[in-house]
Amino acid sequence: MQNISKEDYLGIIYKYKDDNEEIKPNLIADKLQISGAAVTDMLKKLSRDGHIIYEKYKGIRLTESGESYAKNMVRRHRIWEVFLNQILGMPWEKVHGEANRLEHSASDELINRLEEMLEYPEYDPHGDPIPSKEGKVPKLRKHIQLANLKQGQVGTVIRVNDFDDQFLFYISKIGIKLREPILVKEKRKFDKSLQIIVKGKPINISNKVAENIFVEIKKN
Amino acid sequence: MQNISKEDYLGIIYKYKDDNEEIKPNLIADKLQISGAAVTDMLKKLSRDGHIIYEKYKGIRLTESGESYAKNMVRRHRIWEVFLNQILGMPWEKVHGEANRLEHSASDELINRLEEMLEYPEYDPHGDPIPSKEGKVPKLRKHIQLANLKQGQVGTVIRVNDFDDQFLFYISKIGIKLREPILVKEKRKFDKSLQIIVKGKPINISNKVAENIFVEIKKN
DNA sequence: TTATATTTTTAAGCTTACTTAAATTTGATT
DNA sequence: AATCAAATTTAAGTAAGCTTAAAAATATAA
Repeated sequence: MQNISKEDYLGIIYKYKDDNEEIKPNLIADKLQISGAAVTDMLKKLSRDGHIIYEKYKGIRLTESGESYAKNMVRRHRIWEVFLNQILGMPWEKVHGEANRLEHSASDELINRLEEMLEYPEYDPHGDPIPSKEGKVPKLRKHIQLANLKQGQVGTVIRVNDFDDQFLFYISKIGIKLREPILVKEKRKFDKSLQIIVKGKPINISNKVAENIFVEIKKN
Repeated sequence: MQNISKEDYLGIIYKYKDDNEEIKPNLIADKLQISGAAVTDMLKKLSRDGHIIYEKYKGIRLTESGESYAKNMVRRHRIWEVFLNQILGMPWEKVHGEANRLEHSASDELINRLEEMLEYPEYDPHGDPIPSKEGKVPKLRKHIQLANLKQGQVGTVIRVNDFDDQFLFYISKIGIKLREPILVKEKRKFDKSLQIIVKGKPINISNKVAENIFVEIKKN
């Protein structure tokens, strides 16, 4: 019950490397709601322990050891999410926070049993891929931000960012979920907001919202 | 993710008060595998925070706040145990350690959902009662240590102490489980060991083993 | 009852993971 | 290229939860 913080750091580094955002200390500080100084501190320790390659003022890279550690954390997190959502019926916006705590406190054996019970899911409830025991990561189908669809195009939701509970609650309230088709009716240049059609109903969403929803394109 | 240690202390104090063993600092030190000094330290903090009444060299008593906190921890622990055992098929001897970690990291809401899924179990896999949300503790039927049965008497297992994984593994291997009838065939004065019949098979067990198995008496 | 053993507490110190404030480096803008 | 803002690091300090060693209180046993 010791490495909670380290596991959090590694998980974030891995996750945001995936998204091709650059991993800067500030990002970590922001996600974990701690000071930048604390991050510098921990980066030194992670480097000392061989989990990352780190040079002052330069970027952060996972070593092989760090990557497999981190990947396992992400795996744990996402398997818990599937369990909470599918078996216990916990809503989208609550799943992430709960899994954040659980991910540190199950044995690998328990995680494997859960995975088996869930019949080896490949994606979590937000559409993020679940690394296998062996570290294989299922591929995501080609997808783009909803914000990048052109007027008149239809996309099917493949993934949403779980960056904020209110965001998830909101989009779920307006009927957006995985596999849901969305038509972009109108795009407004002045504030980048868009009007979309979900389940036949027109809805206005901000650019920020549209940037965090990822869709597969259906040619029309 | 903060009060892990405090929660452990309170849980132990509550649990061993239940068994009517006296709660002494040493007991806690022993259960948590830490030094006596660490216990003194924490007892002061728990007292400062209003969870226990504590005077140096005197006993330890839970306050109302401490008791409800502790009871909730025991509740969490035991609900996880039922889940692990019944839903995931995890064996007796592994359940306790796993639950020890999980108990700290689920929201009350998740615990309640689990409880619902399990159809409000009253006892955990070792036969210990599970406090309800409201703090009610199911009564145990009258029971005595297997060691106290007289020669020729039959008892039905109602509870076993989960004090040691090897112990649990051992008794489970020789066929002892909840609701299993056991006949005491022979009691030996010189070392207090006994011969019992489980599922028709004669087995020799030590007094220590027999003290940690609790049975309901069947008159014969 | 007094000596001895055991338990508990105190004292001093350590590590982890944080904080704030100040110093330094980097990057962005003109 | 110089300036300024933002990001990062250093420095100093804190709280939690441990440790070991020594002191004090309590329990046991002759």
